[in-house]
Amino acid sequence: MSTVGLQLRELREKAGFSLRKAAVAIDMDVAILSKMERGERKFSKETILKLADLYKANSDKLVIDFLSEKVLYELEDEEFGLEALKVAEKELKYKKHK
Amino acid sequence: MSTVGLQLRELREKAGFSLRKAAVAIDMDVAILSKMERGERKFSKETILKLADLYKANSDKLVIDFLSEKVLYELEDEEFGLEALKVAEKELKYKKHK
DNA sequence: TATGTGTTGACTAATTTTGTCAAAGGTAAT
DNA sequence: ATTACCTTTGACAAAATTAGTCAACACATA
Repeated sequence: MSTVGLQLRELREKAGFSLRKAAVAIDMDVAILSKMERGERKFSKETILKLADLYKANSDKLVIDFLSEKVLYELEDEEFGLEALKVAEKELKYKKHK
Repeated sequence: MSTVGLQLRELREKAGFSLRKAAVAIDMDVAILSKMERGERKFSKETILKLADLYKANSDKLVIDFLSEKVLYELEDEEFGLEALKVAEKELKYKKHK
């Protein structure tokens, strides 16, 4: 299951939006939002930002978890996943302070 | 530029294969291999394994770099890329010793 | 019944990825 | 200057993935 989906579902409920209302508010199909919240379809970053905004929630953690899920998806069942992450991290750090 | 591409090009030359010969040997179009080595097209893991085998080279580092590149590609220009990697790493470690 | 909730599946459209091919331009042999 | 290689390029089509649309379903409540 998607933690981003679960988080956004919780946020939605706390903010008092029905699935339909939320979907309409960000101009998207209800079916898709339903599927996204349950991890049956992938979120786009744009959707996440729109929803966070709608629910008046901070989006940082959502985006981080979103990206993390994307990365883990690429690495699923890879023997060297962890090693790859470490190389990527090193690379990214290097790029950053440059 | 792709380090996997560069690595595989070096390996190929050291192994004495022309681009054509290598491509034929693994049953792929020369044009594509040329582009892959120069990072213009993405490798598939299968291609990497086939080539490493052909060149009698160890594939571990190649695969790790390949995955790392894929991950970095997903994260390019992301403000929270590093944070996402850390979350992913933690998650992966957890999954592993389970 | 009527209204609101979320879910499902079938279908199409759009986008991205992958594969095929022909031609170009380079180098070297001689 | 022709032959025989080599690598690169770009145009195009095919295939696969992802995204969007829509109608209907099941459930609950008023």
